[in-house]
Amino acid sequence: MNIGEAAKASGVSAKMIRYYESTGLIPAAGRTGSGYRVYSDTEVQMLRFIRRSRDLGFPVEKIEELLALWRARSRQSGDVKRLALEQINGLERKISEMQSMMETLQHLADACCGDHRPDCPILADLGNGPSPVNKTGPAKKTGLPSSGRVTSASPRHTAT
Amino acid sequence: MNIGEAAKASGVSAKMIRYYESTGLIPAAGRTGSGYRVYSDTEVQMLRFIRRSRDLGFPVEKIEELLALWRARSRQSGDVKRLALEQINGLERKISEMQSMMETLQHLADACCGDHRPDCPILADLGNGPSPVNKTGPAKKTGLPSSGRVTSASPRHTAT
DNA sequence: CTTGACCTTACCATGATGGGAAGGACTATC
DNA sequence: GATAGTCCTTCCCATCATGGTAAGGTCAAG
Repeated sequence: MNIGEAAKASGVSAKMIRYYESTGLIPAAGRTGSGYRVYSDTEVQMLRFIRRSRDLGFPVEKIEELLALWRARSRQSGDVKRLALEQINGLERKISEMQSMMETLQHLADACCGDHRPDCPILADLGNGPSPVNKTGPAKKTGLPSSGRVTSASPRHTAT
Repeated sequence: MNIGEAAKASGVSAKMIRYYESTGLIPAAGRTGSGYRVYSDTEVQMLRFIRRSRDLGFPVEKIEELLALWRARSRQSGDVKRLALEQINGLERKISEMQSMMETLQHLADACCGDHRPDCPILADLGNGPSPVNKTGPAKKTGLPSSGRVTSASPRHTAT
């Protein structure tokens, strides 16, 4: 099977298959005499594993761990479950952050008459809203893509 | 006010202020004789507007529109409300996608005994899960950051 | 043998952000 | 006034997962 067929069969684009190989997420595929990559059913299954994991929102970093467990004969299901629960937690956090954004926006939108007049509580809030607090300095992490993906599989900036 | 003070006052990092200037989101700041950028209260308010908008998950692209409306004396609050509602819709979509990921993971985790044994329904699902369908080819948009951001304000890869 | 579909590598772009280097400017202390 | 330390400037690099494109080689069908 060449890379195009493996891509179709796994749902991972040829581009990404090469990328995963280059980053070491998957081992280098075999080659034909002329340099074409060759894939076995086992490798396609691994690619499908990766795609499915990405669909569930796992960062590639975690997929590396999942793959290791998948391959390990001596694995303990508890390790896998832990990764899954971590991922669930991460998703929960992101969801609640987005929900609070949504609520704020909903309040603002409710307060806005939304007609031809220029007075707008939404703009007023954006201009005067909560003070900066920290952010600039010690501000740590956590921020959302704004528009970004989120859908399911491969895509990039959904809303963007 | 120089850039550092403006950063503290607005909650937008000096780095990002320069970046916003370079992309044209905000007009070029005035300069002192020696080249330091100078900011007025009005400009700081604009920066705060931007930060607040980012906190609510607006992509910079949309913030450009919001800023234009903010400045326009002839604006109609309906236009602003429309942007807010669009943003709410986008957030809703992302949230429901993440929720379905979460549900799937929860089902899998529930089915996994999570002990020392190697048998794991999570790995089994990842390896055999739903077929690729399309994805590789015509697959269009919408995909989530995996781990990435999503939190609240500026940050990047939260989970990463 | 030509055509077209596919493969190869290599490089560039994305979006919003941080990091760092190299050098100039300002401020406070000695 | 010199020196130290903090701030500013610009420029370049990295991120993360993905797509695009370009230039060239390969293969299979006609």
